[in-house]
Amino acid sequence: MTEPDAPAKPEGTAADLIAAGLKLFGQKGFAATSTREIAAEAGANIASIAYHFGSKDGLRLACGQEVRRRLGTSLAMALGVPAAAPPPAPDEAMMQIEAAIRAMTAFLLTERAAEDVVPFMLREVAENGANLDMLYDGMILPAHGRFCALWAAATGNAPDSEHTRLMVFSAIGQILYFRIGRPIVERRLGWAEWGTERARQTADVIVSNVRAMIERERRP
Amino acid sequence: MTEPDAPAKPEGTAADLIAAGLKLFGQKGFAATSTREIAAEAGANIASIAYHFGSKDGLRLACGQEVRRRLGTSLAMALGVPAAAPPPAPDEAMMQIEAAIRAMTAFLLTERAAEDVVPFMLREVAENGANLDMLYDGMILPAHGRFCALWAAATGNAPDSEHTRLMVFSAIGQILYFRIGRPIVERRLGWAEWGTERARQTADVIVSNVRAMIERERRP
DNA sequence: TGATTTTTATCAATCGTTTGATTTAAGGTG
DNA sequence: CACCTTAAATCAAACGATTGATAAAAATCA
Repeated sequence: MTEPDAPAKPEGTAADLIAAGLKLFGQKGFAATSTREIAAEAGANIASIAYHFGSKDGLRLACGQEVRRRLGTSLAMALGVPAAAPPPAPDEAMMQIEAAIRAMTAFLLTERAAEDVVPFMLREVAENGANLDMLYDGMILPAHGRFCALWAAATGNAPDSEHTRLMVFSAIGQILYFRIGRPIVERRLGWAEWGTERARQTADVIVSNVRAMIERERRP
Repeated sequence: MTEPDAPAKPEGTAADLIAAGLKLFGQKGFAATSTREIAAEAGANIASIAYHFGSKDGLRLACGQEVRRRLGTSLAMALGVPAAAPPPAPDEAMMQIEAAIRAMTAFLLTERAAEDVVPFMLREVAENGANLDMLYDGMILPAHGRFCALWAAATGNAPDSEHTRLMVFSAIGQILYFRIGRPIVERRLGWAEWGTERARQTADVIVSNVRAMIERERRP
């Protein structure tokens, strides 16, 4: 059973076009990428874009669905799929948060599946268009809600308070910035590439910070 | 006396074109913005772009210089201009860090001067081109170095260590994410706009987090 | 066969840039 | 003062190239 907003996974030429669009839209931006480039990258004909997706914009939306497909499953893996029914004990929640941070950091900085998806996603956030609406409702909101529940279990705070939501954004922001600002971080640290070791080193810092944040929240 | 890489501040039509480029490049992206749009926004003729800047790309570089001009001064104000010669005492350093965080958060989230500059800057980071090279050397690196010095003074750690640099990125990342991911944060919190009160509330959270991070660093 | 997919060829629209003429202001010369 | 020269700046118009999209033909598959 699939969700209503999640069409079947494309195959063949359609899948090739989505992969090409994801890569090129992310690298150069939507407007800067021509349909001819996309077709060449996918090894397909220019007109196949219109045939399979209606238009260049249709391909963009299909790429958004693909992002939801790839990132959504990774996020669900990192955060524990459907929000485990009984709220865990504080220490157990802290362990789950730590594991989630490590998984997300490793995924964003080293995983090959994130390579094309993340830049595409960043551009969609900046553009704030239809794709972001879909990705927020279908991916970001559930993940953030799940993280807030873990945070509340770890700190004893209310899971729906403004404060908790801001704290979770602060925690996640640390992870995301290392990916968003990667060109800057690489310059400052002299890191030409990341590899698992440096990703772990980065995650260590973030986990330590989040521990300090949570421990401070515990004693009012 | 001006720096070698800092040409005189443009005036008249050139300044209008830069302002229009900053606004439209940031809003829609470089490739998606036509020279005709820019000229219309600036109230100038299309050919004036080639006349004043050589090409559309030349205008892009000039916009980068303008970003350095505007953000550079704000950053210098927030971080204390040339790195005060004697390293401050730990508590004094913590105060300066807190003040810098509050100033940067307020600037990024509420200041009118940041409205056009920040989106432009984000796109340049994603593009990782010539403008980012210039902005890193002329703005980001000095600011990050100054922040590392304050961090070292507050924690007792070495200012040039990898660990300190990572920690400073984590601290700054919290601030920047609230601006980068603003469309997402606004959805999650139901905030349609920011205003000084909500910017202060956000800064409170970040300051509290950074305090916890620094205090944990102090006792090994 | 009929349905689906791919290809070829072409369309009008828009792109960044260039052109040559025009305007504006300042300085020089008698 | 009037007149001319020079340079900077702006303008409308047009350039060739490229854009996304389309329609019809060809090919593929069930």
